[in-house]
Amino acid sequence: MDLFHARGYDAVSVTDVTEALGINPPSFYAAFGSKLGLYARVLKRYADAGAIPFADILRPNRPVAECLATLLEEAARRYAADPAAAGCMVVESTRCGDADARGAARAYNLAAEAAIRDYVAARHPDEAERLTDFVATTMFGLSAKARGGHGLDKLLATARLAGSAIASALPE
Amino acid sequence: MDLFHARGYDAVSVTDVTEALGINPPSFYAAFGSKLGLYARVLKRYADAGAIPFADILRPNRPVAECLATLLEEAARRYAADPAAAGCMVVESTRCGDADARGAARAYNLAAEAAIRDYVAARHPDEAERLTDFVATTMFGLSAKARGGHGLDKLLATARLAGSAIASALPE
DNA sequence: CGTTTTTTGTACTACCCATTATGAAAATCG
DNA sequence: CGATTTTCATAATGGGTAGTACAAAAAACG
Repeated sequence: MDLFHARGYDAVSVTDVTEALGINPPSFYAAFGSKLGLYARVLKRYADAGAIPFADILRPNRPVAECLATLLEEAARRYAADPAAAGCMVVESTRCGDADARGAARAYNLAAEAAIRDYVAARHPDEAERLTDFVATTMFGLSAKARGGHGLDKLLATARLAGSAIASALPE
Repeated sequence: MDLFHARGYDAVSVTDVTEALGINPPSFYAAFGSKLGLYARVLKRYADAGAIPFADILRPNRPVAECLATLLEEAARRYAADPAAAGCMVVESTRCGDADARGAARAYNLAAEAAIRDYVAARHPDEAERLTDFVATTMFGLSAKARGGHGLDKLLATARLAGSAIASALPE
């Protein structure tokens, strides 16, 4: 998982994985079936444990704008947490070269966006689409910039500025 | 150029180029030296002609916030203009697998960000860093989303929302 | 028209990739 | 202890990559 997060699906070869794990190719294929098979498991594990806890952040009893801003700040924090594996593994993988891996990542990404959209729609139905697109776009940008070298301070400043746009679009 | 813009440096093989041009590998290498050599020329051509005209948009006689918002809207328009080659070629190439091609793209990207930073700093020096990061991050997000399928309408709505954040951060 | 130079096509090299066939070692079981 | 099964390491297979060697055809030139 660390390997894939750090370098992306395309740049990690099966040889890289077998060497990191201290096993040989046949053992790898016996255990995971294929490179894609391992990646599916890695994505699942990441979504379950390493990714942003949407449910904890998107609270029904707090202002929507506040929670969305918190979401972006949390994204900034997580994307910058490990400089060797910057950005969001799911977001980054939605643009990888392998069609199957890309599709798997997109499924997780779509689910996350749906969660945001549903959360906003519950109280601001006619703003759900626009705000979801904005938040998602900002998260893509944050992940890309994290990968490009932006540290926590820069990411956080950007996230907060984006959060202010949400606040002004969603007067409580 | 269309090939590289549509599929990215990594996904375009020399064979793809030679077939598209109707030439053979030796002619290709005689003309361009290497895949990277061609790409350097393509990037230059793109920056000179196909990319966003920063100088035309960042006007010293108009409000900074207004021009930055226009910049983001123009980005949205260009990134969505050709669905087969969505996003910004420079931005997308800053995350490609080949280190040299990535470095070349990053140089253009850094120059663009420097232009934004200098423009903002002339009138709002203590906001230049933060706003440049925000604009650049948003552009990365817009490019990624364009590539992911967002059309002009969605991109434009996101760009305008981001623009509103700039306006409120930069009271004239 | 003949020679020389330039262009071009075929075929190849060397390498890296994901994946698997084969045979040896090790562990389990009777 | 011996037979069977499972595990594992080496080495290969087929396909894709960027980049070239070489020879044939075409063009330029005297």
